[in-house]
Parts: sequence; C-alpha cells; structure tokens
Amino acid sequence: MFVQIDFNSDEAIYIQLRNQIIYGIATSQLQEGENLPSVRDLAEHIGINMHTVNKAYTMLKQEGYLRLDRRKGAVIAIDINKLQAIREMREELRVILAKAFCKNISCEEAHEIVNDIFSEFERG
Amino acid sequence: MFVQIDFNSDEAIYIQLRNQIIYGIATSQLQEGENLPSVRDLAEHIGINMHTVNKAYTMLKQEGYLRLDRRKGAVIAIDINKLQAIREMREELRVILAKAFCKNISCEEAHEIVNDIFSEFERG
DNA sequence: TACCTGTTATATATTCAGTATAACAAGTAT
DNA sequence: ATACTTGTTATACTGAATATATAACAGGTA
Repeated sequence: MFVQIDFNSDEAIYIQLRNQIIYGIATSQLQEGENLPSVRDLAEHIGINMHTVNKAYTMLKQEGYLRLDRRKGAVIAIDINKLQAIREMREELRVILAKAFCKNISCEEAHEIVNDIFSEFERG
Repeated sequence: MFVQIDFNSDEAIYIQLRNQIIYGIATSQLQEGENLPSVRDLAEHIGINMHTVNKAYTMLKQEGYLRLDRRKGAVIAIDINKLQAIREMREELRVILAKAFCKNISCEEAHEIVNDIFSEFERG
C-alpha cells in the first residue's frame, strides 16, 4: 500500500486516509473493481486502530467511492452524481480562491495550477 | 456586518468566521485599512463568546490578513507571501481536484468554475 | 478617571478522534 | 461441520479540540 500517515498533522488520521485513497483512485493506482485491504490488515499495516480505518472506509462508501461487500471486502466502485460533485466542489473552491485572490494570485495562475494537478491524473 | 454562522455546520464557528472574513476581503466588502468590530462587539452581535471571535482574529493575523492594533483594534492588512500562498493552495487543490476527477469533472469544467468564482471577486 | 482595545489565565461542558475489547452475521476454505 | 475471513455494531476509555464563562491585565483614547 502507498498510504503515508503524518501523525503530527492537524488533519485527522481517517481524513488523511480517505484523501490518499481518493488521490490513489484519481492517479489510477487504485482502479474500479479493485480490492482494498481489509480494515484489520490496513490498520495493522499502518499501525493504527481498526475503527479508524473503518471510519475512512465508511466515509468513502457514503461519498460514493467504494462498495463494502461481505464477500469481497472493500471494493473500489465510483458512484457518480456529477451535479452534487460540482456543487460541493464549488463551495470548497470558493474559500480557497478567496484566499488566493487576497494573496494576489491571478486567475491565470490558478488555471496553471489546476492544469498541473490534472496532468498528474491524466498520465496515471 | 455580513457574517452568517451556521450553528448546525460541522465546521467550527471560528473557522466559518475566518472564511467569511477572507471572502469579504476578496469581494471588497472589507478593504485594506478598514476596521473590524472589536472582539466583544462582534461576539455580541453574532451571539457567541468573545474568545471564539478572538480565535478567528488571531488566526487571520497569523495567516496575514489583518493587524491587531491596541489603538485601532483589528484592521484589515494583507501580508503577501505569494510563494507560500501558492504552495498551500496547491496542497488544498490536490484533494479537491482528485475528488473532481473521480466524479468525471473535466479540467475544462474545473476552469469554468474557477472563472465563475474569480468573477465574483473582480467585479467587487 | 472612565472606558475601550487586544491579551492572558482559569475553569468547565461538550464533542470529536482514536484506541481497546468484544461480539455478531454472512460468506469462504478446508 | 469447523475454522477463518469479511464488515458491522456495541461499549468504554483517554485525550484533544471547541465553545463558553469570568476575571483580570497592559496600553491607548476621550
């Protein structure tokens, strides 16, 4: 597994875990239909509690990134609600871009950064 | 004041307050040199504790959005460290755009949303 | 002097994060 | 059938973060 938890971060462990799995999907390190480790195995591997992993998995399920199957365990399965995704993205971007604008980052510069990051995904 | 706190939100009050002040600066509702209400007045107005407002102000000071002056109180004063701002923005964008990419939002669609939000600022 | 600023210090209640055990239902492998 | 795996649920505990409540202090203003 590729997960790397920063225990000194102010971000909760289960949020870091969720973000890294989403990033793994975006970069094709994790693909539709692929299995994630069981909550117990991943917890063991990272060195954290089972429930912390379960919290991340449950959140990812709720957000439409995976399906939890009694037979196969946690399986990557994207459920796309594009309108809702756009609405959420807009709200999150509003804060980030407001900060950027205050710090003299131009719209063009923001576009460049967006392109940079998207290229990380598309050449996955 | 324009602040509107959602007490049912999962976002901390002082974070909501900070975000709205940054948004207010970006949209020119608050301008360089302008005074914010005193921590006691704003707390009274919103109906929250003085320390919660103080926490938001202290954070905004730390992040370079205002100066705290014993004479004038809290004054909008942007301290620009563009390189750092870009670095932080990049990290935050990475998570948001990974989510977007998983939900089939294209790079072009992301650009449109960025343009939309920037236009909220520039016509302030 | 009286009043206003931000600031600091305590104390308290509540919620959240993370851990620790334990058990359960359902499926798989032997 | 037995043993083992899966996610899931329940309970209990610790520690940290959030928010509140009083109180006081230093520096500046009217």
